[in-house]
Amino acid sequence: MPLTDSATVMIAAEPTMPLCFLRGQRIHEAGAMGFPWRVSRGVVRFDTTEIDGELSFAGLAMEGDLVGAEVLMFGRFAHRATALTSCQLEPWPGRMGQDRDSLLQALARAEQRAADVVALRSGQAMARVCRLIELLLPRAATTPLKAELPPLRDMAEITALTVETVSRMLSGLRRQGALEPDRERRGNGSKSCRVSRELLVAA
Amino acid sequence: MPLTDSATVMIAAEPTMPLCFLRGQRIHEAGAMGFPWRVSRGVVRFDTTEIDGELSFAGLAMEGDLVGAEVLMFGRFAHRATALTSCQLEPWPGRMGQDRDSLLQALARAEQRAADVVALRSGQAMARVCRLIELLLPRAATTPLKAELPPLRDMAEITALTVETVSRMLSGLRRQGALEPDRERRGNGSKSCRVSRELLVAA
DNA sequence: CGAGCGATTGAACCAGGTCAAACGGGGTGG
DNA sequence: CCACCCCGTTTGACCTGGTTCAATCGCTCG
Repeated sequence: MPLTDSATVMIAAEPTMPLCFLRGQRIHEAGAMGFPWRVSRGVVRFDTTEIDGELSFAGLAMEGDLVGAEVLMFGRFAHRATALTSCQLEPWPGRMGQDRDSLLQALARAEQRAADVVALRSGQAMARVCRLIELLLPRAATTPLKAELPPLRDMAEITALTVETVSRMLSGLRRQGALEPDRERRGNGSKSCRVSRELLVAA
Repeated sequence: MPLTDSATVMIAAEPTMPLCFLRGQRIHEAGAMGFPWRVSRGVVRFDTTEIDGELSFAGLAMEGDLVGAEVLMFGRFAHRATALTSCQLEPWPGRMGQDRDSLLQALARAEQRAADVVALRSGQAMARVCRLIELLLPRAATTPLKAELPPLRDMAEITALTVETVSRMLSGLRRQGALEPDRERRGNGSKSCRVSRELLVAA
């Protein structure tokens, strides 16, 4: 699973190997051509182009979700896709064709994810941030439990809060011990920090 | 296209005729069994059951979108569905089977709708309410342009505002002439009111 | 008629937004 | 190596848009 930069994705031939992206890397632009993927690890952020040409947050894809299935229909990606956390994508459909059940499952997953995202924009700021962190927790349970947090800017746009508010909520969580207080690497490096799920849901 | 009450939907045999629902009528409960539909007119609201058992707004389905495709996969509806405006549903798939393209198209529509809903929860209160009203405008252009507004409670839950705020925004729009000032029937009657799209986007 | 419910409006409050300043680490150029 | 800048983050102080609470209205239905 080689690391790539976004340019590598603009390949003409159908990919056969999984691709890895680092936190913040572009996966594809809206309107670009390419092939569909399935998220095998991490979280992908979608942005849509508004009528005024601005890009705005449109959704998330998590482990098992499809990315860009619409290219099979329309030949172009509908949204910009970015790696919210470092993530791994595998070509879809792999060796199996797109059978009815895979597509139905993808549809059900998409609706579930949409409901998750809507929930991230309901309720008080602290609750939203906590729910987002929970979503970002790795699917495979690990000890100690660690989460790779996206830049505050992303967390703010996803929760419809401001970076300042998100920062204050994270400070609060650290004060309560729900989050590891240590600052982490900046840049593209992994920014995992230990999380206490109990204290998170309590907050 | 006969009017029905929600009980009628709990039929065991696959439906062959379109069904109509009035504003506010239940279409199906989360976890119920039934068959998938396609919205041919109006707007449907989905609610999901949270971990604590509470129901909360999860999404919308508009003209052309599928409702409850997941029953083909899991045998049960994932969400509660309610008629946000009076609407017409037709059995899906109709005489055509669920071919690859229909499913892909449904997937693309679902993602588009999810992005719409997310956008309804961004920005200032007035902008959210205006965007929601635009979404509720009938797809087929009519003169004069009329929209059937859901109860304020629904509009509030969809936009993540309070009923009081929504009411104030609607009052503002009426004052500006973007909305017909006349009060409309309550209850299940149609509650259409004239809308000026220009004044709406200006507000 | 009275109960009940959705809608409306006013007044007070506050959670979160806004603005501003400062920090800290990484990268770059001298 | 250091100086400098850039950018993401943090924190404080203030302000406001939206929430909250409460009262009222209008319509429907029993």
